Amino acid sequence: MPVPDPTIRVRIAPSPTGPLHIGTARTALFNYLYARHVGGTFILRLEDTDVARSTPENERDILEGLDWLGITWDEGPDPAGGRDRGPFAPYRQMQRLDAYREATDRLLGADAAYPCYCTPAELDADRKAQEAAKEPPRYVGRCARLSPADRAEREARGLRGAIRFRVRPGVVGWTDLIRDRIEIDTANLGGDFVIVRADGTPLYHFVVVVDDAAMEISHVIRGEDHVSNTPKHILLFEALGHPIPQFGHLPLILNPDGTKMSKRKSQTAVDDYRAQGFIREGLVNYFSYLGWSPGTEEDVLSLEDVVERFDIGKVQKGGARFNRERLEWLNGQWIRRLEPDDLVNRLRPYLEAAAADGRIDRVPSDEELGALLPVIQERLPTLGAIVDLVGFLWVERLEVDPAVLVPKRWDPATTRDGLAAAREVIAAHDAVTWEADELEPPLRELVEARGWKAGDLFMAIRVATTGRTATPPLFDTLVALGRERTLARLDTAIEVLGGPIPT
RNA sequence: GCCCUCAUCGUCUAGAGGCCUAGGACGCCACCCUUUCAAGGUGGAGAUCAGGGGUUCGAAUCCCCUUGGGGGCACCA
Repeated sequence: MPVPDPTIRVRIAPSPTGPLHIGTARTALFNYLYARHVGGTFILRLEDTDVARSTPENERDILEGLDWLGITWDEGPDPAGGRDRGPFAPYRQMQRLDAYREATDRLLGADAAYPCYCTPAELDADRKAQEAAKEPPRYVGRCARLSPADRAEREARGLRGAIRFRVRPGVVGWTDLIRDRIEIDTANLGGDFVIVRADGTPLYHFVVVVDDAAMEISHVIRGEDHVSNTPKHILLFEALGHPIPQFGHLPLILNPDGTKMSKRKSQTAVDDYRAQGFIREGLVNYFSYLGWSPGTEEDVLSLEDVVERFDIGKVQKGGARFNRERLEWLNGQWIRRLEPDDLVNRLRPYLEAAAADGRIDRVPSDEELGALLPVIQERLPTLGAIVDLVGFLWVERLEVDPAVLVPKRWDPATTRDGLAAAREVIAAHDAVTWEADELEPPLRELVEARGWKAGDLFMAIRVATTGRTATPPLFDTLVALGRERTLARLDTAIEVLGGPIPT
C-alpha cells in the first residue's frame, strides 16, 4: 500500500440517466487505479441534474455495478442505501443546489454571467442561419448587453432568464496528464454558454466545476470526449476563484467499427455482460488493458496487480476498439482460476435463471455441481455458458435430432446395433459402482470384439444421451447423468432408430 | 462548417534515436495430446511502423505537410 496522499483527490461523476455504462465503468476504474496507486482518495458523485432522465433505478444500478466490479469509493453515496459518506456530503447534485445558487449569485454579481431571455425558437433560428452560412454554431450574444432596465422590463413581463456565462476572449491551455499541452482559443467555444436553465436548475458544465472545486478534486480524469469542454471548465474555475485541477483525458472505448461506443452498435451496459456470466475479474482485467498496458508481457492481472503497476503516463492516446473475443478469453482465464466453492456459488444464479425461463427443468445441488467442476471449469468462457455446455443434464425430455444420432462413418442400422450392445454393457453395471473409469474398459472391449472404432460408438452414445456432438468427456458425463437416465436415453435413441434388434 | 485530437499485425498493445531483419496477447491456421469439445503444449501466417518530406552517422521513435480516423461545438451529461 502506498503512503496516503491527502492532496490527491479524484472522482467519477456518473449521471443516472441510464444503467452503468462500460465507458463509465472504465473511467471509474482508471480513476480508482490512479487513486489507489498513489494513495489518493477516490470519490463518487452522482450528477443527477437532468431530472427528466435521471431515475433511482439507474442510480442503484450504477452504484451496485461499480461496487460489484470492486471499484470501491472512499467518499460518496452508500452502495447499501445509507447516508452519503465523506466530508463533502451530500454527493448528489440535486441535494447541492444551494451551492450552485451561491456560485451563480457570485458570477452574476461580478457580471461574469448574465440572464438570457432568448426563446428556444430564436436560438433555433440562429443556429439554422449559421448552419446555412456554413458557420460554426454559437450564441450570438443577443442578451449579453441588456441594460438593468431591459432586464427589469422582461422580468416584469414574467420572463425567466437562463443564466449565461461570459466567455472571455483569449486562449485557454492546460497540460494534460495524458496528452501534454493543449490550447484552445475561446472564440471556438460557441459563445457564452448557459450554466443555469430558465427553470433554475444548473447545467453540467457549471455544476461539475462548482463540485470539483468544493470537493477539492485535484485531478480530473475523464473521457476524451471532454477535451473540447475543458476550456469552459477552466474559465469557470477562474471566474469562481478556485485553483484549477490537473486534467487527464482517457482514450474512448470504440465500437468494433471504430466509432464512439454506442448502444446501437455494441452492448454498453455492464449488466448485460454480467447477465451473460462475465465475472468481475475478467471485466476489470479487460477494461484495464483498454488504453493501458503495464509495459510487460503479463496479461492476466488482478485488480490489485493493476493498481500496483498503474501509471497514468502510460495510458494510450488513441481510442480502443472493444473486442469481445479477448474479453471472453480473459474471462475464461479467470473462471479457471476460481476456487471450486466460489465457482459453484457464482454458477448458481445462472442455473436458477435458466430454470426460471425453462431452458432447464431443475437446478442441480451444490454437490452435483461440485462433482462436475473438474470437467466443466476449463470449458466455460462465461458462467452463462454452462447451460449450453451441460444443460442436457437437467432437462426431463431430451430433444435428439435423429440425423445427428448416426456417426459419420456409420449407418442407422449399425448405430442401432451399437447403441443396443452398449446398453447391454452399461446395464450390466450396477448403480453402486457407477464410475467413469469402470464404464470405459468394457465398452472398449465391445468395440474391439465388433471391430468398430471407439470414436464412432462413443459419438453415438454421446448424442443419444446428451443430444450434442460436443460435450465434456463422455464417461464423466454419463456418471453425472446417472445410470437410470443414461439407460432411458439410450432406449429412446434405439427406439428412434427402429427399435431393439429382434432376436 | 469550425475547433480539438489521434495514427505500430484484423484487434488490444510493447516500443521514450542505435537492443527492431518491430516483441507479446486475442483471433486465425497447422501439429502434438485426444472418444467429441475444450484446456494445455509446439510451430506458423499476419505490421515495407498511414503516406511524403525533413533533422541525424543512424528514426517506428524528433519536426513539418498530406491523408485517414475519432471527439466536440445543447436551457444532455
